[in-house]
Amino acid sequence: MRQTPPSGDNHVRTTDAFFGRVWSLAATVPRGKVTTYGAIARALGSPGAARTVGWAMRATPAESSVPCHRVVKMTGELSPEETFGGPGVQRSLLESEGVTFDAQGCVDMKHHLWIPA
DNA sequence: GCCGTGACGATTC
DNA sequence: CGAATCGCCACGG
Repeated sequence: MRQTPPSGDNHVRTTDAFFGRVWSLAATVPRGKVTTYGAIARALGSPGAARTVGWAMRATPAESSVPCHRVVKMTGELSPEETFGGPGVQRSLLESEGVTFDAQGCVDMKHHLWIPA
């Protein structure tokens, strides 16, 4: 919905449906892959709005079909488990999708990092 | 229209 | 390499 024409025009108002745009883009992340806040913000036309993207994720209602668990930091670090409702919750979801983690407990970005066109 | 806030990012110490 | 700081942008009050 409201999917802006892919004709390479992301100049839409960053305000208004920024949240919705983030959710829509996050929903395009293929299963078994993860993306970063900065990547989404960049795809939206605001490379510096990584924080705002994370904010939208936090505001994402659980009933939403948005796989916010597939969105991680650029470093591969996951979001605060407590924010997800419990420790290891996000990690379990990602593992369930086939995502692997390194000894640091971070997502293997070099193999699962996916950036929206 | 200004201030504060925040699931980030990159740089500096 | 780890911690701390500044900068970024959007939203709420």
